[in-house]
Formats: sequence, structure tokens, C-alpha cells
Amino acid sequence: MSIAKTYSPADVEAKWYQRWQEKGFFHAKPNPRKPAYSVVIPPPNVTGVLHMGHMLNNTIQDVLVRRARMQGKEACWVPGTDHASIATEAKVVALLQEKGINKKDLTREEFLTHAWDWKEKYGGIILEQLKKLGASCDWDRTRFTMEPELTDAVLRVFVDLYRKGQIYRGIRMVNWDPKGGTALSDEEVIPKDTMAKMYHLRYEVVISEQLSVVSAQGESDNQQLTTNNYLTVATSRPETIMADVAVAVNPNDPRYQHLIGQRVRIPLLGRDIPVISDEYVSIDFGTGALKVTPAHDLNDYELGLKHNLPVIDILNNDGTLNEKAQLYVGQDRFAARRNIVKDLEEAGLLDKVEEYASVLQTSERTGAVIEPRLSLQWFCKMDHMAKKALEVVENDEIKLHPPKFKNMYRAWMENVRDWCISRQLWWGQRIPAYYLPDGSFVVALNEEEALKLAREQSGNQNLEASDLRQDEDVLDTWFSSWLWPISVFDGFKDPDNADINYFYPTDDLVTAPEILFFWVARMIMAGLEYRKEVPFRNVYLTGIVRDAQGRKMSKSLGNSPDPLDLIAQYGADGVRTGMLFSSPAGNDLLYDVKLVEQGRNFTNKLWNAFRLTQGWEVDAALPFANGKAVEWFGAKLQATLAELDEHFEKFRMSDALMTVYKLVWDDFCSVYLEMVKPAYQAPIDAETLRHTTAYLETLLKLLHPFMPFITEEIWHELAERTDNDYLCVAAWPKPQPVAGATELLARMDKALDIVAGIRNIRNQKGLGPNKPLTLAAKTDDTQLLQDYDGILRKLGALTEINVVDAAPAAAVGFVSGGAEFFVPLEGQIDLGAEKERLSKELEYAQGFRDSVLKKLANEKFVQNAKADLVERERQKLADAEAKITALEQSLSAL
RNA sequence: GGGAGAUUAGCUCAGCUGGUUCAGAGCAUCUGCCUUACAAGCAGAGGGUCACUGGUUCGAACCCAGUAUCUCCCA
Repeated sequence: MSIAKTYSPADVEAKWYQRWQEKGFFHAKPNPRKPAYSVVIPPPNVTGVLHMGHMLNNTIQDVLVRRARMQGKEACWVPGTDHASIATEAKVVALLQEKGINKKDLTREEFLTHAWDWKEKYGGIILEQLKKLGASCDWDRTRFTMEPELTDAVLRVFVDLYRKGQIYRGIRMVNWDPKGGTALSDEEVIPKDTMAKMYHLRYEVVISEQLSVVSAQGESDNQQLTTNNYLTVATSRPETIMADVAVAVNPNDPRYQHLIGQRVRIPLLGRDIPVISDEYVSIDFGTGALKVTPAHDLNDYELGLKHNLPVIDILNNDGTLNEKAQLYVGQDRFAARRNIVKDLEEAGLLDKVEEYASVLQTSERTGAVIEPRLSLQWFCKMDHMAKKALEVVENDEIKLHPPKFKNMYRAWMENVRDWCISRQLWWGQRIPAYYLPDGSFVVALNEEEALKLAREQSGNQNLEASDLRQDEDVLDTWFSSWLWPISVFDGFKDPDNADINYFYPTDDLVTAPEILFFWVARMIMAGLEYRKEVPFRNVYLTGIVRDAQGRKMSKSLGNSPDPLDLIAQYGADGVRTGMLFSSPAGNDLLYDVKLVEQGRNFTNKLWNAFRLTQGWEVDAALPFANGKAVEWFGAKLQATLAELDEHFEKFRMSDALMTVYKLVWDDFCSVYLEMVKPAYQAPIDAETLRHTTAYLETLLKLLHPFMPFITEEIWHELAERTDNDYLCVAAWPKPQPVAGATELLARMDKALDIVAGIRNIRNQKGLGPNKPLTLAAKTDDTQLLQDYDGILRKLGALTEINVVDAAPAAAVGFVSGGAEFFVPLEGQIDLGAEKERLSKELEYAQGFRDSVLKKLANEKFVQNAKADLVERERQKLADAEAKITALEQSLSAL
């Protein structure tokens, strides 16, 4: 036999992947004779390299797609990448920096040239890596979110939504990096734990006539806070008092009841501001009185909106104070802080200074302390779209797997805020808004159209393109990826094209829960808005891949294996199955190398099953000797097939894999092959081989979505295949009910239970697996012994099977079903141990009987429970009694 | 602070509509085997008060209430 003893994946994987591609199996096009099945890949960042999360996510997609393809659907998996504005721009900036080039010295166009160069060079790496995993994407359809066609889609949508009044400009608090002179996303902000100072400042209460008597009824320490008609306010940022527009207290705070509605005077500055009340203020933090500075704090900003307060912005872009501050103008915020503290102290307005633990937000890029800053941004209204997008999930038009995410989704959609879609970056789709010299603007697909609109709007026919200035900002990357399921089929440019009509809505989406809102929800919105149809039917949410200790995988921890190394070491099939063994939907996957080892071992097991059947010589003269085994495995296979399909329908991928795993390893290898395997170097009969090969082929089909490479390899080794006879496109087996299957399976289980009893005795008595034994059976079911005679002899290594009326002398016994079995073992019997074992079993059986009796004696049970349930209980009772009798006899025979 | 989910064997998880003594799977562990397909293997075995406390029910891992612990999301 020339087949290697262990399977070596490296030799076959590249070969088959190339063949599949050459054959065009992954390419899909509209085909009226077939049902469509489509999946769009969550486009990985162009900056990305394959990590464990991608491996899990794409393995799941590939399993779904390959199965669909085998089911005869026109399976289309659209791959592509995402331009990832922020990440990519940061990468390019860093790369330029290494070359000594500063972004600030470049024009927009120059910078973009560098960025495109970078994208061309590195942007496709991850897709190449996916091929190593076996991903059966339709590579002819590879898209990129910033390619011209998709950019066109983005701009069209922007213009359209703007014209529908869904897009507007508004004020928003951003993370401002005063050193870098740019806004940062939340992801670029690093929180640092620090000790900060809390300054207690005195705001003089402005006494008005109406107030005079009511005050000062609080407790002693409360009085302290307002003594001498001062309200003490605690703040960590005293330099911002010039931007104060109110002081807020909690309406339930007894200390300040009398001050609500009154006015206080800002220290040093002398401007009067109102005291307002809001539940937001926490009573125990600081002094319970909060200064409200809408321009420089997000929460204050919202408070300001709620209470209709003005906004005073006292900071310049570089973090220095502007004229609106009136004091310390031109000083840096930190210098101003030092100075104002000194001045407050001298004026006797600084009550005290406390230290407290706080979190300082700093810039990832410059290290500067982030300044929350109001800025003019573009927004997309969410309320209307969110409502519809919630509906389709609520009514299960789109199903989330697992369904627990529905709650999360609902919570978010009900509290959704308008979407800030502008970013102060260059890499991305530039916002198609054009400003006129008078500061007004028009929104248009291109400059030409913009000029036309601008002339109309201004009434000035002399306007020229050069008078218009396009918005400097680009759109949020999600503003292109939310169109992905439509734009990859060119559904915006050509809304009625054959591809989109055929493949949209897509079927399944596989992604991570973290982007359920950012991406999934918005795709649903876009789908409903532009196709009036949901973008997909099922959303499968994967977990996060963690290490064995439950920590996230990260570069800095160094706890993530390199996926390509893993594939090289364990084979793509081994890695794929390893990843799936322990990852129920929505649950995090605790990665352990043991998992891929298990996967690799499984491929090896399959390989050896194949090897075994290949080694058999056929003797055409031999009669069909394995009817029972063949019949049984046929029934088992069909039953499992139904179970497997059910798991797939419910998106239980791990369970589906485990089902096939056990079918192959336990039922096929450990049981079936052992039953039909001829003795060493003995030939096999043709009929058995034919069935066995057919079974193996069916198993290969079931395994193929999980382990595409090894199964394709064996498929071609098993037989000469015609041109397009690839497992990749073989028909997925349909479950076909086997007559009397339940009975067949139950009978074999009984026979196997007897085998287990024999093997157990071998183990206990230290007999080798091949030492010939005889079996004595005391049973009514002699038919079982006849039918399974060959199997019992082979698996039990028995030389004879005798039916007896009483236990033979000097034998070890066991009970199986309602019958007793004995293995005569001269001189090896430990009477005491035997007795103890039987007594134990008897005790258990009696307990069982008693519990059933008790149940049946309960009138309410008999009345209330379903009839068949009661009937089953009666049957149980009968079985138990038979067993007890058998055991009692055995005991007395000892 | 608000919300959601979880808690079952050493680990990761199943357990559908409450009904077999229902407590299960894989891995890990232990014992014995190099039995010519596979030691990346074979055959067996052990292991759990279903987080806790009450309640509903003829019957609860499952339903209800409370408690504890953990995770995630939002602020």
C-alpha cells in the first residue's frame, strides 16, 4: 500500500484550490434554473492581515456557502475590502513620517497618491490569505469600498438623502486634539488614569428681593456650602468658568432647594448665571452643584440643549483662550488654569482643593489632552430609518442568531442618535457639498451640477467653478459599507440589473456583535430605503476569539497565533474544524491549540478510514456477508442526515460539525468499519465494498463544507472522476427515510450493548482484546443473537455463543436489556466482587422501579399526564421488573 | 447610574413545549492495550446538590420571585 500513513495537507491544498478556481466553481451568475444563494463578506480593512477572528468568521461563511452550492443553489459569496478611512490614513501618515514627509506639507492630491500606492501594495493581502483558508469566494466579483463605482453609489446616496431632508449640518462635540489640530474618533483616544485636582469655587448668590427670608434652613454642613451667600461649585477645570452658562443642582437635593431659579455670579468674571435643577446632577459628587459649560463638555452640552442655555466657546483650535473668555486671553488652557487658581485664591474665592482619581482622555497620536469641542459636522437622521429597521427584526423578517441579540438591537434602535457622517480626513469619499462665496452651500454629485445649482440658488449667473469650494471632510467609512449588499451588485448605478435582481436580498450575513449597530443595522436601513427590501434574511453573530485564559487576542499580549502558521502546521481543514468545534453562535471562542490538534486528528482519522478501504482486495466469489451492518449504517446515516440539516437550519454550526464528527468517527470508523473489515489480508466481498465506498462518498459530501481540501482529495482518489465531477459541486445528500429505521437502530444498539459488556469484562479481567471467549446468554430474544451472530463474534472476539437456562458455573455476568449474559472464566472469578457488583445493579434497578411505581400510583399523574407518557411509564415498569428478576436469579446462582 | 444576558462535569458547551433514573456531548483525566487503517490511535472507566433561597405544580435544570457572582452594551 503506497498511501501515506498520515495525511499531509500541504501537498494537496494549493492544488485543489487552484483547480476549483480554474473550473470556475466559485463564480456565480444569475441562473433562472437555480435558486440563488448569496453572502456578502464583511469587508476586512485594507490595513488588515488575517487574524483569528477572520478565520472563524470566514470559515463559517465558507461552510454555509459550500453547503448551499452543493444543495444546487447558485452560490455567490462576494469578497472585497473596506477603505477604513481612519486606520488607513493613520498608517499612510506614519509611513510618510518614516520617510521624513509630513502630511501637512502635502496637498490633498499628493497625499491621496501616496494613499492609493499604499492600498495597491498592501490592500489585497488579506484576500490572498483567505484563499489559504479555502474560502470559496467569487473572486471575479471582488470589490473595494472606495473604487469609482462604489464611490459613485456613496455620493448618489448622500445627495439623495440630503434632498430628502435626511442629511443636515449640525453642531457636535468631537474629540479635539489641540496639538494635532484635528478631530479624533473615539478609537483614537486613549484614556489614562490619573489623579486630578478638584477645585471648590465660590459663586456669589445674587440676592433678589423675593428670596430674602426663605433660605438657610439646612443642616450645619450644608450651610457651610452656602455660607455668606456663596454657592460652592466643584470643578476640575477652573479655567472654563468664563464659559459657564448655569449652575445645576439636583432637584431632590435639600441643600439647594432655595437656590433653584436664583442667579449666581461667576467668580472674577462677575457675569450672572441661573441656577437650574436637573436629575442628571449627582448629589454626592463634588459639592452637588455643577457648573454648566456647554461648549467644553459633552454632558453639559446636552444639559444646555435641554434647558435652552446659550453656548460660549472660549477656546481656539490650538487650546489657547480666545476673546470670549475675556480673561487670560491668548494663554494656553493649562497656563490659564494655573493663573486663575492663583487669582481665585487671592480673591478668597477658592474654598479648597481636593485630589481625586479621574480618567484623562489623551490623543493616541500626539499624546495631548483631548479637548471636547463643538464643531460643525454632517449628520444623517436616524429616527425614521431606525424605526423601520427595528420592525423587520422584531417581526423576524431578519433573524438574528442567536436571538438574544434582538434585545440589544432593540435597545439601541429605540435610543438611536443621529449619525455623524463627516470625518476630518482625506482618505475617503469627499463630502459633495460646495460652498459659495457667501457661505451658503449646495449639494451635488459633481462640480458641474454644483455650479448649476449654485447659480440658481444665488441668482448669480456669473459664478464660476473656481468660486466654489468643496467641503474638506470625507464621509465616515460606514457610510460606504452600509450600502455594501446593494453596491456590490451595482444596485445604485443600475437598480434593475440582472445581478441585483437575482442575488438581492442576500441570504446570510456572518459578522461580529460589536458592529451589529454600526454596520448591520445601517445596512438594514439602507436596504429598506433603497431596495424596499431587507438586505439579508439571517444574521449569524460570531463571538470574539480569546486565548485560553479568556483574554482578547492582541498584538501587545502576543497571545495570538499566526493563522497562516497554523494552517501550515495543522492544515486548513484541521484549523477550520478546530475553530468550529467550540464556538456556538454568539459565544466567545476560547482558543486553545488543542482545538486545532483535534481538527488535525480528525482529518487524519478520515484519511485512515480511506486508507483502510483502499487496501481491500475484492473476491468476486464471496457472498455478501455484511447485510446487517450495511443496513444499520444506512439507517444511521439517514437519521443523522436529518439531524444535520436541522442543525444547519438553526445555524448551529458547532453542533452540525459535532454531529458529522461522531457519525464519521464513532459510527463509521469504530463500529461499521470494524464490523465489515475482513481479517488481515483476507479479501472482501464485492457487495460490501460497494456499499462501504458509497457510504464513504456520502460522508465526504457531508464533511466537505467543513473540510474542503481533504475531502476533495479522497474523492478523487476513490475513483476516476470525469471532467467536472468534483466534490465541490457534488449534490448534497437528501435525507431519505429508511423503512423500519427506528427498529434497526434499536436492535443494533442492543447488540452493541452486549459487545460493550464483553469488552468491559475483558478490561476488568485484564484479558487482551483478542483472547477468544465464549458467551452464554440467558435471554428470550434469541432472534437478536441469531441476527447479529457474526457481529457479536467479530466485535466481541467470541468463538461461540450459547443460549442457556441458568448461569454457568464460574462465569462473569452482565445484564443487557432484560437479559443476562455470562462469560465463563475458569479460575478468574472473585465471588465477593461479583456479588457486590450485582447487588449494586439490583439496588439501582429497584430504585428505578420504585420511582416508576410511585409515579404510577399517583392518581393525579395518571389523570393529568398524556396517555402515551403513562403508557411509557408502564413499559418502563415491566422492563424494570424483568431486569430485577434476572439480577436476583444471577445473585442466587452465585 | 440604566439595560441585556449568563451561572449545568476539571474546561468549552447542549439540554426544544416542565414528563424515561434526565442529568448529556466534546475535550481533559484515570486504567489497560504498539490488537498490521490510524498511538494524531484502540477498548473501557470515573466525574455534577444543574449558583443560592423560597414559590407554583402530581412532577422543576426548565416556569415565577428574591439573593449572589460574572460578562457585555449604553451613559
